[in-house]
This record gives sequence, structure tokens and C-alpha cells, in this order.
Amino acid sequence: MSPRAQAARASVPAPTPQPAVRRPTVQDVAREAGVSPSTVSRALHTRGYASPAVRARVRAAAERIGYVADHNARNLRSRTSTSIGVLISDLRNPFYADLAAGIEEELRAAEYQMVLVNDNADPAEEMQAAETLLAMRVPGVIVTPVTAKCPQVLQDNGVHVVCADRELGRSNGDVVLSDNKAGARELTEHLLNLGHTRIGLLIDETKWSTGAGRLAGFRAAHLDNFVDLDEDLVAYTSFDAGAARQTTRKLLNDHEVTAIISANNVLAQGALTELKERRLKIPRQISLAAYDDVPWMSLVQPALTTVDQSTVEMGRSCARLVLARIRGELPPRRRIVRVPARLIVRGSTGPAPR
Amino acid sequence: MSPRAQAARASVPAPTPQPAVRRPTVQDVAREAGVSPSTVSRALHTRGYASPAVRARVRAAAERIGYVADHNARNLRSRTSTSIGVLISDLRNPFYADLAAGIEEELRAAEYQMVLVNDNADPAEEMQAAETLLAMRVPGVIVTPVTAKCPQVLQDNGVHVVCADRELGRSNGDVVLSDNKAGARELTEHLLNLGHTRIGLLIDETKWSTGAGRLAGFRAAHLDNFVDLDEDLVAYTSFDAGAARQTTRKLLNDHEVTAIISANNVLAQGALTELKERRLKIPRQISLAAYDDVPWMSLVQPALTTVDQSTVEMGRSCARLVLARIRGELPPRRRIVRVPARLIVRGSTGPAPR
DNA sequence: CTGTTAGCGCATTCAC
DNA sequence: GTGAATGCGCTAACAG
Repeated sequence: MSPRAQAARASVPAPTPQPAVRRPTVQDVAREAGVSPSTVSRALHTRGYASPAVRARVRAAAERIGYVADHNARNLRSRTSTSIGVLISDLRNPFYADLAAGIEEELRAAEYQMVLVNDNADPAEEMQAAETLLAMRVPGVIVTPVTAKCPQVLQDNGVHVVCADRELGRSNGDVVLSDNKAGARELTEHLLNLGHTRIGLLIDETKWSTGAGRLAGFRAAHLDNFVDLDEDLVAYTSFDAGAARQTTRKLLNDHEVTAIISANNVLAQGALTELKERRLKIPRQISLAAYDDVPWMSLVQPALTTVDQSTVEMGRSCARLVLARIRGELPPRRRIVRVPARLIVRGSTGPAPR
Repeated sequence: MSPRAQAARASVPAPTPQPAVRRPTVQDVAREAGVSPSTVSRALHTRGYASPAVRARVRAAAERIGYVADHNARNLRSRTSTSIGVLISDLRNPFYADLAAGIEEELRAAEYQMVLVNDNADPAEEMQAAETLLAMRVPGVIVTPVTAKCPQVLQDNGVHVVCADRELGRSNGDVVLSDNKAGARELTEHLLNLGHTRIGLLIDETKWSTGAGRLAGFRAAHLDNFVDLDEDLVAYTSFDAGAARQTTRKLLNDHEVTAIISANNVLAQGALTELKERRLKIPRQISLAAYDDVPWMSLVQPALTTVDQSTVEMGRSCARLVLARIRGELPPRRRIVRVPARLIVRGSTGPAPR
């Protein structure tokens, strides 16, 4: 803003800070119900510490005057919060949106709130978000980690952390993963069974458990089926539809593949675009399949064969897991939840040509 | 949970409530820096009440011992919060995901947090969410309202409310809308210019400003172009791809349309499914277009002609608006922000047959 | 089972 | 410009 504009703004009517509507407190409820504030507190939450009669009276009084307990005060005093931090890379990617939706659903059912932060897969933003969540004193965080440091710092500060979708190196915290290896293996096997022997794998990373697992499944399927895997068919690209398209082009030009598997929904987009551009008949001339089923994959013609990683359910699992931790219901040992992956055969995969 | 299970759970090792890692407080920073707690508070926030030297010393001390201010305490004391409530219908719908992404982006930049709640377009859940946000003492809420009661209750409690995407009857609060009428008019005109005179409009509601605006634009285009609108071509359906498909079927069977416009991305899915099922050549035999551009629409073949309502930008606008209100930068008069809609012509629309 | 007392961590009066 | 005192609204210890 220019100095001029700023000055103009400073002379505006008068920055009313807050309407400061006075909201009723426990005191008010206490007076209304003819009991003490602490009794109000007990009647409203803890079970067994107030007689049914009093409890009913207090509840009625609270209802009458529209009392809503102040979370800040409660959290401050009781050193707990019902807000859970959720740290993801990109809400606009349906994978993360579904994950968040599953988390939110489960949290809401348990009367917890979701504080959602997009970190754009940027380590700096991720750390900053972690600090904010620390400041909020959230008891738990669900994160699709970018750096191991983030979950680490949170844990060091007593926050229960659940890593979602991926594991970074040797972590020691709870984690919820898609069964990447099994899913990728099944998908690859499906293509091998159709007679494909030159299957290109479009993949962006293998440092994380996600890519590593999918690659492992891809390899395993080849091994199991006695098909030699030409290492050139593992085509590394970056997490970007445009790049994936370029890589697909190379795969097509230089390696005579009859099928392509993309390791996630973003890469699939690039691959499909290139195939369409070339007017290749799917699946007659080439088969295409993707890990990570998202809605558009069943809308295109032909619909894509995919692996559905039950993303929403994965989110629910994450939420259940942090909540269980927070409630102290789990033994200290780290928990690894593996969410099943399901092959969905649609029209984009068919017999190998020739 | 069954009584049995509950009993079992109660006898588990021992519900450790919290690891209760003791986090540094202002006191600790004060000791470390050799000043008083109140000086620490001032040095860390308000400007002008601490000498630069002290301020630097305090900041260094805070950094050193890893001090992170407690939001709960701060909020309690200062009666403000940096959490903003965001109430939407369905995070899995890319429209809402984009909206939330835009909101979050802007909030994060201003160091605010987003508490996201899915209300599933259910009035009861919406009201419950409102109460929760009230309990959190959020200074502002952005909501895609289901009932007028929700924004009302929030406002009555001194919360700044911005309604996003739609207006319910005569509201008196701030609102950010897509320019529905202009967008729909432009889209309709595009089809009329291609020679279509029997255009079906697939629409789910017209009570809200959203549907009403799109219908109005549809009508206006007909009027402007001197094309009589057969009222039967306004095909009411419900907000559901399956229903939209049925309605599309009827439109096709009974009304000889040469083009279909769907009022949003969900309905478009149903319409497209039906057209593909019938193996109709798009756009040779029939044209299809949609309001609310979402990613899959450019992936299908042919890509869909749509109206892009700049959803992410709409989210940003919402966030900027609540923040401005919270800071008291705006005059009391209600603000109506209209986000421009942009026609994107792609392959699914072509000259009318015959 | 209930009332009294105390204090969570911080920001904001006031004096100085 | 800085320190001491006060209390935001609530719940956890205690008595009783």
C-alpha cells in the first residue's frame, strides 16, 4: 500500500476493534441456576460429579441464556484443546481434499475441530505451520510430511502426530499409508496378464514410502511373472502434469511401450493429454492406468483403470488414530495403519497390441 | 460402543491424559532476558512500547528458549482470536475445495488460521458448527449458507460474517458472489450465436442467488436475441449427478434440444454421462456446456465449454473481506463483491445441427 | 455432591 | 520506557 493510501486509511471513521458483544459466562449461568460456577462447570462436562437434578437445572439455565463455553478459557485452564491441526500440501488436488474430508468427518463426529493448513509442499511453510499449531496448543496433528523435521518438532513438544500417506525415511511416529506395494503390484499384474511386457512407469519420486512402495510393487509384479524389467521403462518425472506429459512423450518415442502406469493422479493427467494429442486409440494401441483414483478418471472416454486408495477412509483412519492417542487409549508402540488399495478395471486397459 | 467394550476400554493400561510437555512462558523469557513479563509481552507485539535494545534482547531470548506464545491465553485476555471459521457444504466438490484453498491462502498470509467445517448442506450441522465457532470466539466466519439462520446467529453474537457464493433471500451481511447472471448470459449467448434455439438448462435450485442468477442470465440472453424461450427447456433437477442424468434423458427424449447447459459441475457430470451413454457426437449432434469450470472438464474429449467463476479468487476475496471487517477498515454498509465469470470456449459446443 | 479457592498464560491498566 | 498488579473465563484442587 502506498503511504498516501495508508494515511487515507488511517483517517477512516474509526477502526472499531470489536463489537465486543458480551457473551454469558459460567458466572451468569451459575446465578441463573442458583449454584456455584464450579458446579456449572461440572454439570456441563464431567460425568458423575453433579446430581441429575442440578445438572438438568444448570443445562436449562445455560440453554435459556444462550451460554456457550469459551474454548480459549477452557483450553487455557485444562491444557487441552479440541482443535486438531491438519497439514497438507494442496487442497486443490482431490487426493488431499478427500483426505481432509475424511479427517474432518471423523473429527467432527468426535466434537473436535480441524485447523487446516496448506503448506504447498514447501518445507518453510510447513515449519511455520507447525509453529502456529504449537502456539494453538493443539493436542494432535495430522500431516502429509514434506520434511522429517516437522513431525519431529511437533512430537518433541508433546503433540501427537500422525503422518498421512507417506513416511519419510525412518520415522518413529504413527503413520497411515495406502498399501502402495500391493496396489501397484496388482495393477501391474493386471497389465502383464493382458500380455503387456513393456510397461512404462511414470513416477515422480521414490524417496518417500509412497513412490518407493509403488515402484516396489511394479518391480515385484514383473519378478513374479518372470518378465524382465527394462530399467529405462521406469520414467522419472516431476510432480507436475506438464512434466509428466514430456516424460510420456519420451517414453512413447524411445521405448516402445504398450502400456503406461502413472504413479498418481497428477501424472495421469499429463500422460492422458499426450496420448490424446497423438490420437492414439486407448486401449487398442496403448493402455493407460493410474494409481490414485479420482473422479475425472471415470468421466473420460475410455474411463481409466486405476487403483483406488480409499483416500477418504485413509483420512478417517488418521483422525481415529490421533484421537485414540490423545485419549491415551493406545500402547506407546508406534502404529502403522495400512489402508487397502483396490484395483478398478475400466476401459483404458486392454490386450497388448500385435 | 457396547457396555462390554466400554468396560474393557476403561480398564486399559491407564489413559495418560497428556504428556504435558511444559512449554516456556513469558515468565521464562522474562527471566532469560532480564526484564519483566509485561515488557516481554510488549516487546513481542505492540509497537512503540519498548526500546529497540530491549526488544532485540527479548526476541533473542524468546528464540533461544523456543518460546511460542499461547494462543489460548492471548485470545482469552485480548478477546480476539486469529482463527477464522469456514463453513462449507462439501470439501470433495472441487468448487468448495478451491474456495477453501483461496480462503486459506489469504488467511495464512495474514497469519490467521482456518477452522474448516463441512456441513454437508445440512441445516442442523450448520447450526452446530456455528455454535462451535461461537465457542471458539472466532472474530469472523466465511460461510456458504444453507439457512439464513446461521449467518444471523453469528452476526447477533458479534461475529463478522461473509457469505460466499450465494445469498439467501434478503440478507443484510457481506457477500461474495460469482457474477452469475452475466456469466450465464454470456454462455447462453455463445450457444444462441451458434444457431441453437432449443437449449435445455439443467438446474437444481433457483431459491438462492446462485441458481436464480444463472437462470436469469439464461432468460436474458434469449430475450436479447429475440429467441422465444420454451419454459419446458428449464429442466429442474436435484443436486446430484444421477438425478441430473435422468433429467437429461427427459430433456433429450421429450424436447428436441440441440444444446444443454448445466448450472454447475455436479449436474454436468450427469449430463455428460447420459450423452456418452447414447453415443451422441459432441458437438456435432448436441452441444454441452457448463457453469463452474472444474479440472475434469478440460480432460474429457471433447473438452467442455464452461464458465469459469474464478473460485479460488472468490475465496481470496472472502478472506480479504472478513479480515478488513475485523480490522475495522470498512464502513458499516454491507459489501457485495461480485467476482467476474469468464466464458471458456472449448470443443463441446458447436453449430446447431441441420 | 457442592462451594471455595486458586491460577492456567497472557495483555493491559496503572504507577513509577 | 519499564515493572507491578489485575483479571480474561474457566476448571482442578481442595474442603466441607
